[in-house]
Formats: sequence, structure tokens, C-alpha cells
Amino acid sequence: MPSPMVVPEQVGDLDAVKLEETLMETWKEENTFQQQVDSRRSGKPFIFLEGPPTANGKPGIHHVVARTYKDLVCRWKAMEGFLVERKGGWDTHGLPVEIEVQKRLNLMSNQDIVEFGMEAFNDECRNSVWTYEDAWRKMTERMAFWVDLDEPYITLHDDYIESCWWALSEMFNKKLLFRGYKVLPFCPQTGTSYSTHEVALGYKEVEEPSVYIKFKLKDEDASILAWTTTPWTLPGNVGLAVGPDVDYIRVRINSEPEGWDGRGGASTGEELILAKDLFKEVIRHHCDVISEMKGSELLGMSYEPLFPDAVDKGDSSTAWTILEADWVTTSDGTGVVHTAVMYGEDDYNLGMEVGLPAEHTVGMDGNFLTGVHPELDGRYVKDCDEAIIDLLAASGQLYREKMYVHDYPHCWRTGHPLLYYAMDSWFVQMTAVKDKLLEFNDQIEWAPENIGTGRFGEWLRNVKDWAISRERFWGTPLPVWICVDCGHQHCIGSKDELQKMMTSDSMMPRELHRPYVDEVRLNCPECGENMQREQFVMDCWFDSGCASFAQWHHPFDGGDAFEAAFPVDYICEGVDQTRGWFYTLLAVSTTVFDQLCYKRCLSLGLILDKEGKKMSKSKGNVVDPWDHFNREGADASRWYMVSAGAPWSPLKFDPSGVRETYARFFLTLWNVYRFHADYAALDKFDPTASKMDERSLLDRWILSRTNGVANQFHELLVGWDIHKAARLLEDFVVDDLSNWYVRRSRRRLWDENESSDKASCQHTLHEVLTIISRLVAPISPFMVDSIHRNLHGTSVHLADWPVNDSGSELPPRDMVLEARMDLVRQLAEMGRRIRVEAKRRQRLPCAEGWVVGGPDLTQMHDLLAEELNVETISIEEDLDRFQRVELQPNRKALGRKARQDLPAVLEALAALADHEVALNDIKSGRMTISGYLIEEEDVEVRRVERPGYSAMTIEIAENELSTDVSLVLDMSIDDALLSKGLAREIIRRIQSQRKEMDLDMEASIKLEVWLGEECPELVEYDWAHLRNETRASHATLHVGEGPSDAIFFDVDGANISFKIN
RNA sequence: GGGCCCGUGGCUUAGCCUGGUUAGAGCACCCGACUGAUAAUCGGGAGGUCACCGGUUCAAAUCCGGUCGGGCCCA
Repeated sequence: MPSPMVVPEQVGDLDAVKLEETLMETWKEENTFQQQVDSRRSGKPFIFLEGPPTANGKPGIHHVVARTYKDLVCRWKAMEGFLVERKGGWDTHGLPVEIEVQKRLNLMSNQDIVEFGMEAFNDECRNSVWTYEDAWRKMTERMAFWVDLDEPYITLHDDYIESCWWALSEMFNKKLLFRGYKVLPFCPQTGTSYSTHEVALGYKEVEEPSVYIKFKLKDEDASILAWTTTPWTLPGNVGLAVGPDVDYIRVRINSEPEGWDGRGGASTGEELILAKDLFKEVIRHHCDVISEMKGSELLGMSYEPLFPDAVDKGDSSTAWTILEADWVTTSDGTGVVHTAVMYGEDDYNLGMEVGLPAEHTVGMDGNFLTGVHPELDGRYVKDCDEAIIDLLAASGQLYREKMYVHDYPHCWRTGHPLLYYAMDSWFVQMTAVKDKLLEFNDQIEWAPENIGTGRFGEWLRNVKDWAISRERFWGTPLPVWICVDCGHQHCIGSKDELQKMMTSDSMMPRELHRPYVDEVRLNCPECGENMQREQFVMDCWFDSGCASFAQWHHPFDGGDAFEAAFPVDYICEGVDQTRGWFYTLLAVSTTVFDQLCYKRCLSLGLILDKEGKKMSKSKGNVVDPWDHFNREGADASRWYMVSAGAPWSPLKFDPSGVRETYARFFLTLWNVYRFHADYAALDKFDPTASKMDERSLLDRWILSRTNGVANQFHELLVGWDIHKAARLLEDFVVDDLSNWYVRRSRRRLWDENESSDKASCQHTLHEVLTIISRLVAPISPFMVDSIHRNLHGTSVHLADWPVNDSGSELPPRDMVLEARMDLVRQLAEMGRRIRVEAKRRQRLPCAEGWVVGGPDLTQMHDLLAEELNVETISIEEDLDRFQRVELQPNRKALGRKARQDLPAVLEALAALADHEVALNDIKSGRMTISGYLIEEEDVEVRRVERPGYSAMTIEIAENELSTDVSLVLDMSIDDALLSKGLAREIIRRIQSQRKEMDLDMEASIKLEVWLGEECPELVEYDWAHLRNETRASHATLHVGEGPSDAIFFDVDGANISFKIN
């Protein structure tokens, strides 16, 4: 790790917010982001594609989460040496933008917009898109998402639109684009169709007439019964759908019913067909069942049209026949579904499948078309329910009418019921490339995997043709022109082409938006007549689906930028984008390039509030990211979000979790750093000059652990287990580095003289902090940059990733040492527990301790002795001096052997009187229980301390075998120990007094101590130690009671007092 | 209605793929210790029908089926 000589500066208390804000300035001045990109120019590219947000909404915490995952992968890859360019993007078209403007300007209908002026309206839309751009910029900068917002791609730019046009023309040329119908909820009053989101706004419970209609079969003396809640669709009826496996019955009316409500009825002898399960609910007459049949037996039968003049049969062979549909159920109705092709989605799909005539009986104004029926022509459909029922009753085709209560969607603006209506629409024939989509999907690395196989794969297996046109104003105009004379269709793929084909009296549009583009006419290449544009805009998902190439203005501009950046390596968005952006990217790349679009996709879970509820403005549970940016900082916010759970799990955002992350991880790391930096500054530590002989065991241990953690961290990132990586590193910093290494090393740096040991500690901290800084940097980029700059003089974001194939960046690994240190730490914990159980004060030393069993820890005995306040630690080999043997059953082994007899065997084992003898029997193969030979592998041997000893035993794994290690402490007390303990008690009190007096760490004091009569003797050696520890330049020791202004306390009943000057 | 994900002490979670000691941790709480060691640390305590029901098995938090609840996407 070569670096110029940099002497760290002293650092003060942590003020995370100030630190981050200062660094933001530094990054801006240095242009650190650009430096990071530029420094990797020679590297292999790693392509990231930013999913463009819409700036007409305020950024929320969920955007911060998504941007954190985008950012951390990019930063990590850049540190690994890849060239990672990050172009920002803005999504600027679409219905939400229009609705926002419509609400503001109170424009209720498409007609209102036209009257307001399309040009003015689109200007409003264009402006509204940037309402929150500044908020987005500020958030992006504050959270340290490094992305180029100065040259972003913007979907409303002509260049971007031109690329979209090109893509669509490619599809057109491949004959993948066609005009058809799409059934949508439609409001005739406003002239608008609605998205599901808008439909959800307007559900109302209504009571409406529903009718059972008799459809007279042509070749049978019987009628088939169907049911509908929308009588106005009946003139459009062209088919009846039955379930092929549903049971139907044919019944004959044999007598009148007892009572009858409303119109309709049937005469004796009439025969009716309907689903068997619904017979009782529907039929009011007394009947004889004539026969039963499956739906499949009814298929193909013809029936008389209800309104013979309403629809022209054309060349359809299936009109007015019985058809098969697997979605027919017997949950309500008659098990026979009336099918009006233009007024229901299922109806339309079925109609296209079997070739029913697709003809409207209703106009866009919601009124019946002329020629449907003299009584209905020109009337608003919802006003015709009564008239239609009367007509059917009069012709004997009505069986029953019944009022029906249900939730039905209404226009959220006008309150009128929406009509499901087949709208003119342009489609991309995705069904033609389904196999390709599935093939490419298999090549994408999904995180989590189940998105690819599950949600996304499922969607692709059921792929439908993509309706890409919208009858709207603000969007990429559909570049399809149709000849007014011969009907020839042409799709424009560039501005040049537009210019070449336009009529001499047309002007090049000032921008590629409505209304300018609408005015352009083309010369028809077939007949020479004028061509007119189809007045649609495109689905805004088409825009963003083109992002991978349109961001470079491919194929018109950008040179090799596109070729080098396709397919992209990494995209990352919320799971709600599965059928959105994830799909449209693949849909476009498959149809245009016959390639996949992205190689890796991280699909993020939803952000919920801490109760697991969705965050929404109305619930008031939305978390404002700035609350945390301004309190715990962006580092802690980012780290919390990443470590709280797997990226793809829903994140319950708990504000106190951010606090906890700050206190536990960042504050700890800061204090470790401060500990190093302060002494390094004091000692003018030079990391380039080695003044140490050999690293201590403790140093080699933490370096080895650092190596292990770094490698593991890296592997976890590779496997997308980012949360596990973060937790690993956090635990390492808190437990290993701070609570063990630094705690055990404090005294080493207190030494004011130059020493090899001190140098070794400083070099070690320098190295470990460097590696940690670099590992943390992608996830939380601020504090570690401050650390890295102070240690090296350079930004951590320009540094190399510490883990690489050669492993050269990392200190050596020593597994044996790690295992032993781990054991020592366990022994230290055991020792503290032993003391608590034996009620022995921590400050009263023990004369001796023994380690029994396990590996040779001689080198660490001093460390352990200091930790446990024990005079000497030694090895004892005679286990039996402290312990006895106890056998525990190995259920896994015994279960395999004894199976159902296991309980009996366990009972017998538990009842063994002498485990020592039993163990010997087992070893020599002489132990049989219930006929099963008990072998060594069937039991686990435990060593339990004999009563009367203060000892504990743990089991450790060594060389794949388990062995027991015990710690035993000598609990006896003598004068020497009492003196030492007393000294420690006094030192502790004086130190805390010094702290209270806010004395400088180096300040000397004058000290007077009075020991009461009952006090144990304080020997000179311990007194000297006391003076030294408390920095007492002058000290006097008295026997007796101290003056009233001294500080008094007592130890085991002895009075002690002291005074500091 | 279909698809996918989730359900473990008050909260956040590990473990589940590959069944086997007393379900492990952190926060919060209580008791104690320790501290020139930071908003720290250590020991102990209390707190769990592992959503529910059934199945497989000698043995289920773990595997299978179902139910309920939550969430998302699509109808």
C-alpha cells in the first residue's frame, strides 16, 4: 500500500452531518466523481443504466433506497477498476403528468384540452415535469448518489424521441406493428379511457337491472339461457361462451311458477339449456330435466341474433354460435356468457381468437349507432336499459329480470359509469417473439432468482401483444402515417425521413411533439396522395424501454457509445418495475436488436413504514429522508437501509434503526479512527517508515481477521448478499476491532517513548483502517473518505478495491492464530462469568488460573491474565483435578441407529450412574442398550467442573475434532492480592475524579490518600504503580481518617479517602 | 380470480435450501460488574404455542398439503 508520507491530523468529536456537508463541498470542488470515472479510463467498462424517475413528484425515502443500491454497485465496480459511467435520466412523458396538469387547470375532458389549446397544454406539461427537479438534485447530491445530472438523457428531447421513432420503425419493418382494438374503461363524457389506477378511484356500489335472455337455437327446438348486467351490450352480441367441462342440462317447462316479478317468462313445453349448478337459482318454473351434457357438446350450435340488423356478419363463420372459453364459471349467471366483442376484454380476446365480427354498435359519444334498432338509434346507452328489456320481453326472448347490486367503476371526474369499450389502438406483436423473450430471460442474472423464474417468467409465458398507443396529448407522437386515399401505412424512423417524405406545403415541426407533428403530411409512396398521422402518442413505458440506446441518440449519434454499452451490465429498480421497466427494456431490445438488454437485474423490495404498512401521504407515515440526513447523516441512513435486510425483502423502515446504526457502527468506527489519529498525530507517525521489529500476536491477529473479513465481504457482494456483507463488517468493527483489538491495545499507545510495539500497533491500525475504509466506501461513502484522506491524503473513492485475485493488497491470513485468539476471547468471557458466579470483585486479582486442554495458548497467557486480572495463567494437564466426565447423547447418530427405540435409549443413557465407567465401556465396545451397540460417535463427552471449583468448560473444534477446554481460577486471597486490589480500587476512583474535574490526560496532580485502620496494607510496589497510573507528581500516603473535604469511599468495609490538588 | 413474496420474544432479525443439543443475536427493559473506553463494554435475568391446522419422520422453525393474516403484481 504505497502512499506518500502523511501524518494524520487530530480529530475531534464526530459531527456526522457537518462532516458530510464539508465533504460534499470537497467533492464538488475536486470533481471527485469525474476523477473516479476518469482514473478508470483504461479499465473494462461496467455498464449501468439508470431507470429514469419522473421529476414531477417529490423524491421520497424509497428513492433513496433504490439510489443507494444503484450507487453502491457502481462505486464498488469502479474501485475494482471498471470504467463505470453513470448517466442520469428523466422520464418526462405520460398520463400522470397530464392528469396533474388537468387537475391544476380544471380541464375535465379531452374536449376541454383541445379548447384550451394543445400547444398551451403541452407547454404546461413540459414545465410541470421540472417542478421537483431541484428537490431531486439536492436529494441525489446529499445522499451521495454519483450520477451525471448535468448531461442526463431526457425523454422529451427531440433526439430521444427520434431514437424511439427509429425503434418503432424497426418493429414496423419487421411487421411486428399492427392496428387493432383494445378494450378499456372509457368515459364518453370526457372522451378519455382510464388506467387501472384511475379506475380504482371511482368504484361505486350501484343497483342495476340484470337480465336472463333466451337465445333461440337454430337447429333445436330449445333456447340457451344467458345472463348480463349490461343490457346495452346486447345489440352487440355475436356469440355465447360455455365452459367445455361445465355440466349443462336441458329442461322442459311443465307448469307455471307460483309467483312472478317483472317482465319476461316462459310457456309450458318450452325447453331451456343452462348450467346444471345454476338451475335452481335461475329457473322459477316447474321443469322436467330432459338431458345432461358437457359444454363441449354444445359447441358450434347456431342461434338467432337478438338484433339482426345491429351487426354485420361479414365473412365470419362463427358469429352467433356457441363458443368455448375456459374462463366460464358457474359462480353466477347461467354458465353461458353473452359475448359482445367490442365491450369486454375477455369478449374481445375470444372474438379475435375465433373470428367474430369486430363491429361497434355504440359510438365514442356513448350513443347507439344508427341502424342498431329504430328504438335505440342515437340514444345514450345507459338510458336504454328499460327500452331494451321491453323489446326483449315483447319478442319473448326475456326469461327474467332481476335487480343486481355490485361495485362498478365510474369516472372520477364526472361520476358517470365507465363503459368497457374497444378503442382503436396500435400493438406490438409481442406474442410473436415470446420464445425469444423466454430465452433471453434465462440469460439474465436475477436477484433474487425467483423474480426471473417466477413473477417475470410467468408474465413472459403469458405475454400479450403490447398496446403502445394512447389517445393523449403529452408524449412521444406515434410516428405512423396513413394515406387518406389508399390506406397505405408508413412508420417514420427519423427526422431526415420525415423531411424527405413530407408534402411540399408541410413544415418541419419545431419539435417532435403534438400538435406540431400532427400538421405534417406525407406523400404516399403508393398512390401519391396525402398521408395523415395517426393521432396517438406512445405509451410512456415505450420511451423508458428505449433508454439503453436512446440515451446515446443511437443510431444517429453517439458513435461507439452504444455498441460499447449494450447490453448493459446492471440495472436496479423496485420490484414494481417487473412488468414495467424490466419488461419494456427487454421487449424493445428483443424486437429491435434480437438481444437481451441487461445482464444483471437487482429487484428491490418495497419500502414500508415500521409497522409494515405501505407509506402513503394519506396515512401520514411517509418518512422524509432529510430527517435522517440532518440527524444521523447519509452514511448511517444508507448503511441502515442496506443492512436492515435483503435488498429484495420489503424494508420496514424504522427511524430508530438509523439511530442505532449511527451509534453502534459509525460512532464506534469513528472512535477507533480517532484513537489512532490522535496518537499518530501526537507521535508524528509516518506510515512509510517502519520502526518496528516484529508485529505482536494481537496485531497479526487483527490483520489476519481483516483479510478474512475483506474476502468474505467481497464474496457476499458478488452473491448479492449485500445485507450480510454489511452486517459482517459491522460486527467486525464493533466486536473484533473496537472491543478487542483497540481495547487490548490502548496501553500500547500510551507509551510516550518510541517503541517497536507502539509502531507495530500504529502500522496495524493504519492498515486495518485503510482496508475497512475501502470496503465501506461503496455503501457509505462519507466518513470513510474523511478517514482515508487523513491517513493517505487521497480520496478513498480513487483507491483500489482491497480484494483482488492475487490477494496482494491484503495482509497475511493465519487461521491457527485466529482460532486461538477466538478461544482466548471465549476464555476471557468465561473468566468474567466465573468471577460473577463466585462473587469475586473484578478488581481483586486472582493469584492463579489454569487452562486445561485445547491448543497451546502460552503466547497469549499474558493477555488473558491482564484481561481477567489474574497474576499468572498456566497450563494444567490433569483434567480430573477439576472436572468429571459427562455423556450427552448424539441424537443424530443414535436416531439413525435406534429409530423408534430412540426414547428408550435416551432414557437408559440418562440413567447411567457413572459416566466415566460408561465412557470406557463405549470405547472398548462393551456398551449395549436395548440391543443397540453404543459407539463413541453416539455420544458427546462433556467435562463438567467438580463442585467446589470455580471453573468452566467449553467445547471447541480443533482439526475437525471437538475437544474441551476449561478455565479454572484460584479463588484464594492473600495480603499481596489485597494490596493490589486496593490499589486498583483507589486508582479507579481517582481516575473517575480526574475525568469529572475535566483534567487533561497528561496533567499531573498532587495526591493525598488516607487509609482507614481496617484497611489491608498497601505495599510500596502497588503504591508506586498507583502514583504512576494517576500521574501524581507528588503523593502522600496517610494512615487514618482523611479531612472532611476529601473524597470518601469504602472497600469491603474499610474506609478510604483521597484529595486531588 | 391468477402469480409471486412474507409470517420466529415488545421491536428488528439469524437459522429453513441440506430435519437432529437448551431456536442464536441486536435494540428496549431489570439486576450486577467494569471503565481515562465512545451514545462504550462485560456478566446475568425476564420475555418465544417459530401465524394456525394437518401430514411425512424415531425426530419438524426447517420438508409436504391446507387455512388464516400481511404485502406486491396482474385480472
